[in-house]
Amino acid sequence: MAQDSSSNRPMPENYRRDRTKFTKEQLKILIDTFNQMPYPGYATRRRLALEINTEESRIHLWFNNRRARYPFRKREEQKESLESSQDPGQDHFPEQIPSEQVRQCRTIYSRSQLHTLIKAFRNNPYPGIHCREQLAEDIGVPESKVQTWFQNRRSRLGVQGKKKYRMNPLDKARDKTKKK
DNA sequence: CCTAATCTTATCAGGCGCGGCCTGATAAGCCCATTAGG
Repeated sequence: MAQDSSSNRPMPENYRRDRTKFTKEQLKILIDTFNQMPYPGYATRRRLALEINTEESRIHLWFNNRRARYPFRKREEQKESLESSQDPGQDHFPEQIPSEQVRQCRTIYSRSQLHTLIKAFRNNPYPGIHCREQLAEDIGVPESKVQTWFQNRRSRLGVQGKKKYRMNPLDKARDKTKKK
C-alpha cells in the first residue's frame, strides 16, 4: 500500500508462468506422497507427474514449497533418530529405492545451445516465462532447464541489482535501453 | 489470504581427465526467503 500501484501498472502479462491450480484429487496424491516421502527423487517426481497429469517441474516446485511451509521434521532429526535406534536397512524414507534415479541427469549443452543461452542472458538475465519457453524451444530442452541455467549463471556471474527479488520488468527494460 | 512462482545462496555431484575445475541439479530460506495471482 501507499505504493504507486495505480500509476504504472501495465504489468506485462506472462512475465510469470500462469498459476497452476491443482485439483482436490491431485492435491490428495501430492500430500499423501509428501507425508511418506518429503524428498522424492527425480524418477518418483516423474511418475507422480504422469499420475496426476502435470509437469515434473510443477511437482518439484510443489514439494519445495511444501517443505518450506510444513517443516515436518528436519533431516537432522531423522538422522539422529536413525543413529540412536539403529534401524538396519531402513533409510530415511521407505520409498527412496537405491536403484531409482534420484537426481535428474546432468544436461550437456552443446556449443550452439550455450551460445544461444549466453546471448539471451546478455540481453536479459531475468527472462520471463515466455522468453524462457521460447529459448527452451529454440535449443530443444525443457523450460525448467533454462530456468536453472539462468539461476546458476546469475549466481556465478554475481549479477547485481536485484538483491530484493527482481525489479519491475518495465524498469528492467528501461534500464536496458538506458545502458546502451 | 493461501500458495504457486520466483529469487539468491550454498552445496552436492557428474564430466573431464587424474587434482581440481567447471557447471548442472538440488535444497533452504529463520523469528520459518519474497512476490503476486486468484
